[in-house]
Amino acid sequence: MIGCDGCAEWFHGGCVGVSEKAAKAIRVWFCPSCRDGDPSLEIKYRQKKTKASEAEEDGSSPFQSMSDSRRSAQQIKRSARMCGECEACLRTQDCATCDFCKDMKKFGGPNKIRQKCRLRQCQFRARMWHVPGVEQKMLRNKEEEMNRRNAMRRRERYRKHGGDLTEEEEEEDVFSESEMELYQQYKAAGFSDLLWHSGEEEEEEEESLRKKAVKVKHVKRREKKPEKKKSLSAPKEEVRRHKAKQRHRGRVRHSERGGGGGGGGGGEADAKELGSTLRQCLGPGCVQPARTSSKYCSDNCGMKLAANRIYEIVPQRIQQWQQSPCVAEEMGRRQLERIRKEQQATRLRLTLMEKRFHELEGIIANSKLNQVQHDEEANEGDGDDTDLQIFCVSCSHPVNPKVALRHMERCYAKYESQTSFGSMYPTRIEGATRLFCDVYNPHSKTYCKRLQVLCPEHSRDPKVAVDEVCGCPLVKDVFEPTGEFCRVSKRKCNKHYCWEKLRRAEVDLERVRVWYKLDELFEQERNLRAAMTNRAGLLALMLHQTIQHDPVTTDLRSAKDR
DNA sequence: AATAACGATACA
DNA sequence: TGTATCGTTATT
Repeated sequence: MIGCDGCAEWFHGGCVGVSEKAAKAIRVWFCPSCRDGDPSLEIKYRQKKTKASEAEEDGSSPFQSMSDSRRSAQQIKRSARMCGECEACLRTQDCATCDFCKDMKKFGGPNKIRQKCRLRQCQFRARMWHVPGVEQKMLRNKEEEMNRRNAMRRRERYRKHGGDLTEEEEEEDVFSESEMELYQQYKAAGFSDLLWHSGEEEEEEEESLRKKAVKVKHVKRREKKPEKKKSLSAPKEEVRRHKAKQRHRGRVRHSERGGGGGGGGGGEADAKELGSTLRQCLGPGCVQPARTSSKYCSDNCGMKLAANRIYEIVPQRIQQWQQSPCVAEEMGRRQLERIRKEQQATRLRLTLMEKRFHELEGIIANSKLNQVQHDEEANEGDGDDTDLQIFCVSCSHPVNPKVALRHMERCYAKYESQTSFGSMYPTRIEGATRLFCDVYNPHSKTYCKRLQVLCPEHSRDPKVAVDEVCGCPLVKDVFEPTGEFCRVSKRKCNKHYCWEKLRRAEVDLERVRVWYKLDELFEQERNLRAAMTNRAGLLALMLHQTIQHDPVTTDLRSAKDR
């Protein structure tokens, strides 16, 4: 598609006989209908690059960005983000110190942000990368001003030379494109003829331009809207309203006078008017003058008025509030009930788990009483699978299946103990025995949050005595205990390696879960209670009100829903 | 709303 | 194919 520089409409290249390649060489293009309307319109082409300008581009320093070299001496590229005229656009070197520069590969950065140097971000058109603290909108006005002045200068020359531009001017044509753009904006605003063809009455023209500046902004902001305003009265209306607004502002914010420019006269008179009037304190019955930048003569008066307000408003609001049943309150109550029930169930589960904990300790203690049975050990010993191998899940070493459990347990402990897993706070659960490791690490100022029974970082598995028995309760069909215990020597039993630890961990983990659940329920209850107590509080009543539009049907739910 | 991240694109 | 930088989206 190619855009007409006259009417700003877009045309399909194929339909107007402009190929993509041909379009590249075109700088200014007018559609057939525009050309029919005004035969003086001419399609202008980009000039070809000369050898001389190419030579000029060489010898760039590492600080010089690509676009600098791209930018030939006489022409700086204008784009959506570059006005091509401001200090930033003219700048050729990256500062190497701003965050964007530091991000660049050439300065050893990770190239994540990918934006050009802060100092080279266009003052007018860059997105939000401009130097902090400078208002973009004001800059936009400034740009418009700049464009306007440039356009004027150009028109002046245009008139002197008469007719078309001279060859020389075409060469150093820095402004032509900006002018073109401006022209389009004016055209879009419905002012095209005035601007380019008038030759007399400079002042009147300036005046009309000033008005247009406002309109241009207006159009710019809505450029996405397809339809264009055609009437001429509309922009004038806009200008008038704009001015009225400013006058109004000037009256209200008298303390901020002298801020933004472009306001026009009238401000001084306003100030005098204000200076002569002292305002009366708004305190109830008070006849003192108000303090400057306050509505009251004293804090006391302000408080009095506030109190009066409360007395005035709140009783009425309470009445309003009581007119309809509070659905939220009802739901809250039901929620609370549910939470209570869940809490009860969780507590029950907790006592159950504590019981399990003690049971397990009992079983473990009991199992220790057994004696090592030597003949069984012999049975364990055979099974000629020496060449079978499985791979450790942690270190991937091949190990014999008989010792695999033992190896993996140790291997895992080795790696696990190299990392820490902690929080800033020690565990404070009342009435719970042996849950978290909670060893303090002064280096990281954290408390270890692994289960104590399986924290390889802070506790070693106890050394096993020579005559100690394995003692793992034997089971039938996985779950059914047989009442028997494994009576192999603990050091030699590969089947039940660390069985106490794993069983304890199982129980402890479940206990932790129950505690978490309990904690969560407490939190829910707390939030719910807070919400319920805050409901219809003084502040809420002052701030909000419920209007009963239909006092007859207060509750739209059926009895069943409730 | 500001900022960070990142795919997309123009251009050499 | 690599660089510069844009526009959009995600994150803070």
